[in-house]
Amino acid sequence: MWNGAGRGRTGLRAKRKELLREVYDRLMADLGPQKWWPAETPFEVILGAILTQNTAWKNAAAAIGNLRRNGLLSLEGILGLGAQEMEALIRPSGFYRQKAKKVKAFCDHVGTNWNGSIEEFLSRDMESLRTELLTIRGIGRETADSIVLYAAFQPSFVVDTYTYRIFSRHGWIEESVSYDDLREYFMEALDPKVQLFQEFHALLVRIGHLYCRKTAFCQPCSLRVFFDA
DNA sequence: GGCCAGGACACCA
DNA sequence: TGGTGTCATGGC
Repeated sequence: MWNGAGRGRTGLRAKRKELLREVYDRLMADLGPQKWWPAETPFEVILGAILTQNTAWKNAAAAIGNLRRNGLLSLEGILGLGAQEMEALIRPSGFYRQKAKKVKAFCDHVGTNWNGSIEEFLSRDMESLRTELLTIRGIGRETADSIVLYAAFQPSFVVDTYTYRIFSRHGWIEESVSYDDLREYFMEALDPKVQLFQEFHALLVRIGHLYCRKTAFCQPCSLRVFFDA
């Protein structure tokens, strides 16, 4: 699956652990703590996770700002909105018609199955929460893991485009690796600590923003640049 | 004007 | 199971 698969499993895990520790330490030394996620409540984290899908955070933040200014940053507020009103408010986030349906689907789910309680919905074991999130239309693996990690504070590693891009460009994983395999790659090697998972993911996104664009000087990405320095 | 951004899903072979 | 098209605004 990933490179180095010929080694013994124990040795491979130790090697991976060593690599991830080195990457994390260097990123942290270079960039410092990122202190994600920029949201005030778990519900806001969830909205952000949906609205930022394939979208720059700034645009998602603009949509959340619209909801906040109208006093609609709550399950009840969202459920009381018509489809067109919702679309107009979240328009800056892009894909606004689809995202309006996704946000509504999530709120409907919690309203129907959890009596509208976000707190109760989030308060249980990690796998149960993750599995249920994945049954909701519009919530895929990355969004589910973001919600588990940043809203429920459970250690589910979030794999995103930058994680994949950086690790495949360094030859640490195969390009064909799946989301779940890459998630397992991290979760087998790292201590299951929420803060560690949050910071690692945030640092990878940060370094991605800074140096790992698809164009220009991104190959090799800056991670390799400062590794070689 | 073109490329890209903190994806998910339907559809097809 | 894997590849491809679609959704769409805003910044650079």
